[in-house]
Amino acid sequence: MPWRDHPTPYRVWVSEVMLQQTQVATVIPYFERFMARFPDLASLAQADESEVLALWEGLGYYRRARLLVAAARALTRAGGQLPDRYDCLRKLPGLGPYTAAAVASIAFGQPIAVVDGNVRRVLSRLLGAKEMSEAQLRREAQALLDPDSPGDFNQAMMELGATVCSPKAPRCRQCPARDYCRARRLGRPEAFPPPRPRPATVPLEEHAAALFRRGRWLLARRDGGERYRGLWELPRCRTPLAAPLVEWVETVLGLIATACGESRELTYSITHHRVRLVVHPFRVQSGRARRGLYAEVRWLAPAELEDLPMSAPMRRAVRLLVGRETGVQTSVWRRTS
DNA sequence: CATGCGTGGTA
DNA sequence: TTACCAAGCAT
Repeated sequence: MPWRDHPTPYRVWVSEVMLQQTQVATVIPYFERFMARFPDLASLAQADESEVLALWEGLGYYRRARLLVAAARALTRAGGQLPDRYDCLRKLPGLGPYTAAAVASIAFGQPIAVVDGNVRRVLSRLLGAKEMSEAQLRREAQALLDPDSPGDFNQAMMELGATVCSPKAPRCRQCPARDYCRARRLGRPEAFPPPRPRPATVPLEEHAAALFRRGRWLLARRDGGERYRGLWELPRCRTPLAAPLVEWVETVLGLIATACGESRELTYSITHHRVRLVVHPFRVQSGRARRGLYAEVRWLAPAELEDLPMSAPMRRAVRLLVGRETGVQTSVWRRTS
């Protein structure tokens, strides 16, 4: 892992934020690109949020990227360095109990145990305890911690969970703790800890307008709400419309347009939603685009679309749309019924 | 304290 | 194909 080779506080911090709910293999290429563009705290503090989001594109949980910039700016105002104490780190945006403990121990050698999903699972199995409170987990992890190498110990616990003490099929024969693991002695170590109930998947339907005029497409930057804030998309209306979509284009976006070609759809998942996204192509005759509920709208040539941060599904939609326009038909698109 | 936030890999 | 899962956090 590149952040282990040169574990400066800044690199440890960025890597730990990227690793929140994200696997190591996914993070590595993002981390390398991020460090090439923003090698230190000062460069990140001066960054455009949009450029940081563009580097984050595809990594998910985009709020992390916005909080990272916010924290960098706050730190720069306060002296330009990451604090070495857990309590001070914990106050920064985007640093919760896990990340503050990880940075304190890995970057600064502070004797603070981390508790993440891996540590929860490892401790639950070692102790043969199915229901452990956060406070219990915290105490047990802290009691086990090697105070001489807290960073290495914490990473070793997480790596044990990620590579050997895995959720479904733990490799107990390879485990260095196999002789004193209670869950193994009890049998069925994979039953520890009990799985949390998940919310049911909710189907959603969304409609987006692909508005084309003089070689450019209309893109909009999301403003309110939490999901995808700051990312660009084809203007989207949430609810199935009573009025034809062309009326929504006129009244909300201020554009006179005519439908051109068939609507196309793709599906994607986000948290516990299953979304069917229908894209309706339009040719715009006249009008000046209004931003509606968006922070900003822009007419963009195909080449310019690449630089804007978008969600993964919206990137798919745009790539296929532009590809279709240039004659590169893709089979992922399906005709709507 | 329950809920929502993204995505890609895997069984 | 679907469901589950992963180095959590903010609200």
